[in-house]
Amino acid sequence: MKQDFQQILRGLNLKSTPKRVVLLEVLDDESVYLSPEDIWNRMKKRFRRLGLPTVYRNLEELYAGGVISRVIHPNRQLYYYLCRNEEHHHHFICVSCRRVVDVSFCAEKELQDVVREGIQGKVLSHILQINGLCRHCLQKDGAVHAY
Amino acid sequence: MKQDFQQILRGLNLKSTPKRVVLLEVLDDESVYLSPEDIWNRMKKRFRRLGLPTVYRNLEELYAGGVISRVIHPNRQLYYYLCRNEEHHHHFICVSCRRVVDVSFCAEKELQDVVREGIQGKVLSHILQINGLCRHCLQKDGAVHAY
DNA sequence: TGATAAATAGAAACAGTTTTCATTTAAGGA
DNA sequence: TCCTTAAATGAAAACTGTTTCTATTTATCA
Repeated sequence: MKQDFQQILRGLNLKSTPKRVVLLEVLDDESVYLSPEDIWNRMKKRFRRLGLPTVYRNLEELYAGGVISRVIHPNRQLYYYLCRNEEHHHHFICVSCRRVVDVSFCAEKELQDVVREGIQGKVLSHILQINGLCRHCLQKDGAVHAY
Repeated sequence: MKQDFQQILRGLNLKSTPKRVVLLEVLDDESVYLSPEDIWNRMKKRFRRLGLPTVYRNLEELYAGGVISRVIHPNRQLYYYLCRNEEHHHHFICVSCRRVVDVSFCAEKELQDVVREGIQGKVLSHILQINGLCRHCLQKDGAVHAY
């Protein structure tokens, strides 16, 4: 586990520091999306001193390295971070409880076709994110948290 | 045309001010996405005094009213705004020249199915955005602008 | 034309993020 | 194990984009 994280960090040519390992642990523990500050707060329980810039720096590096993934807030220009990112997939995010569920559906091929044929352009990346209410929040209807 | 914009504004219970009309004109003139500041700069050519907050307020109102649409920058947490938003569709954006092309393809039905069956949740909205290179930028390869 | 509510400018506040730089720490070699 | 070096970090400050506040201006409608 911890071993695992060390290997991941080595793989990115990043030193295996306690803070990086804990950052990965924090993300791995959660099934909801977390803001940089959320992550900072959780990590601070484990370190006497921890700067927010450290969190930002590491999120950036780990995201760039493809180890973690992120979603964009449904109606604010903010990123939220998620646990590990295995292979290409998209996310259903519950706008009420922040839960994230991986979605295997991906229209990549169709998008490629549409762009190649209709626009004669080339796809570099795509964002597909589904915002909605998860099963649990649907049941306690009305009790939907603001987001 | 200008008449048209007035009607749109009335339809949203917004007063038809010169600045709102010019904002819509500016967006309508462009086939590229514009940041709030881009829009401000273009609008300033027409007004001696124009505050950036006015641009933000109006973008927000018009977006909320469904009159304009926006995209998220492919790798920064920033919104960019686009000309009018007719009916539901998605955008191909060229990361080099910022050109935007409407894409009619939409996997809405599939998404609904996946979420209903796989997650037992409900879709409220979805983001589908294709980032890539348009035909023109593909041709002048190598000359791709930073973004 | 006048009254009223909405819209605006300008300044300031704000939130989230990034930079800077001095200090600390991990990793690899003696 | 100790030393060296480059990388990582903390703290403060800077920065960027956005929003709030308040007094003034303006569109709308009677």
